[in-house]
Amino acid sequence: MNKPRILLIDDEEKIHQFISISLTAEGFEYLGCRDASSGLECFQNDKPNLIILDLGLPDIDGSAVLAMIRKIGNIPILVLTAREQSAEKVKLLNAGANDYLSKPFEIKELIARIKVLLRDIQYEPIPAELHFENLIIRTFEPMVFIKNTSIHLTKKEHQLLLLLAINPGVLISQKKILVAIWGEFHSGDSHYLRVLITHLRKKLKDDAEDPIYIKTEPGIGYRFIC
Amino acid sequence: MNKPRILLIDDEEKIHQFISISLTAEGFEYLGCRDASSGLECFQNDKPNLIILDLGLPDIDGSAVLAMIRKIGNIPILVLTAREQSAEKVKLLNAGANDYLSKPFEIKELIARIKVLLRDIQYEPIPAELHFENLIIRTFEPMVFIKNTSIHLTKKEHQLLLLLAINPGVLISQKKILVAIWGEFHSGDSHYLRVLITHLRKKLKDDAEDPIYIKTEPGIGYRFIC
DNA sequence: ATTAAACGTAAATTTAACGTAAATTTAGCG
DNA sequence: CGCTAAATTTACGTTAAATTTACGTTTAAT
Repeated sequence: MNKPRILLIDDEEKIHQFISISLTAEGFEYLGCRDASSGLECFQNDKPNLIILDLGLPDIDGSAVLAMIRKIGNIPILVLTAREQSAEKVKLLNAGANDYLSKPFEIKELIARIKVLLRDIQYEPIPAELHFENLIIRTFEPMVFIKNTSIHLTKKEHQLLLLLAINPGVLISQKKILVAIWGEFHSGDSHYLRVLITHLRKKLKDDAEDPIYIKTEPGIGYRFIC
Repeated sequence: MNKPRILLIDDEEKIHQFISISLTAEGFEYLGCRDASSGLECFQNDKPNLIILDLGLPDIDGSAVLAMIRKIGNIPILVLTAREQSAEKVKLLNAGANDYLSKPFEIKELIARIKVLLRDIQYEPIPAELHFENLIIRTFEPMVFIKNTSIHLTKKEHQLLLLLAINPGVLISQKKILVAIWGEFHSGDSHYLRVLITHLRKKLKDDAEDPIYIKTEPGIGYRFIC
């Protein structure tokens, strides 16, 4: 496997210095950002395998960043916090953090926690393109190719297709899809999804009755068939 | 999905009391052991989905227990520790713990961490497929295979078959089945079940008179024979 | 032998879920 | 601001699943 890429979003230069050294020493690839907006950009462009996020950022509130990242993908996030309030911690974990460390912390503990997260979640980097028989799906931009003709997708259509196509043959539940794309789930929201599926199928020229790409599993979810 | 089962191994009765209350309130099933040896036994027999392990056990050293559990399976383990040494924590995480909490801790934080672990690791107590002579039953989706031809089941048919097939040879009472599938039970509801059994048998090409898969035990219930 | 209780199954009915078109609202951009 | 594309909401026809009804068959007890 490639070196896991780890993105540190923190405004303290000292933290960057000593974390980057330890990370590279441990065989990780280090990426660094000093504020939330460039951190989000880096997340989109460089596809890190894990994010270390400081909550006390200058531009955007850390928990907002957390929510934004969670909306896009399920990358493991380790939060650094100065506060030692237990209620705060609970909020963080519920908001989507996978773990946290209070400053000051020991670098060894940070490394250990990173390893645990990478081990448990078995995060695998996603290739730039997914190739299937007649279909190519770009993962960085909402575009697909069918027999070499390009088709533009909307952001949501793209997210949906990726979610399904990354797990070819696997049945993905409606709930999972709703959470992945809309961030939350209220029972009865599945009509959003039905419409989105229709739009996507239309663009892919897929027939719901006799699908080549997206198969409905009634009462449960959808499945990408290849 | 079934309630996640959580095993607490700790020698303090008070801890058991207030953790068990919170766990059940949060929809988990609580299992409790007071020492390491019975904890290990419970782990083997009851297949919990997560273990909360206190390090200060009377009989065996906690980290030895940790290692033993790790040897058998990759169930998430949350360690409780009185010590606050960072070096100790690192050792724990490297030894196979997925997370830890120092006593005293807030119960809310414990619950939050449990949820994160269960969410991330997506621990599946049941294997993805149950294999029998000529029959393969998918557990995540309503599909079975008989001699490599796939057969689609409805949700209820699938639930019923799983309930029976997870306990091969065991007689399951009608009442148990009704409760498991419909959530409640009113005497005289068994005709629902008879119809469902018929549907299922038809799809499995099973003959009620001379069954290969589902045997009727008149007056009591049904039994999966393999 | 007759009867009652329990079962199996076919068919009818009701309910839930899906797919799609069209209308409306929201968001991004010059 | 005004335009365009995207996202959401509404509405409705269609299909599949679940439930209900009805009835014939087996089994075991009187």
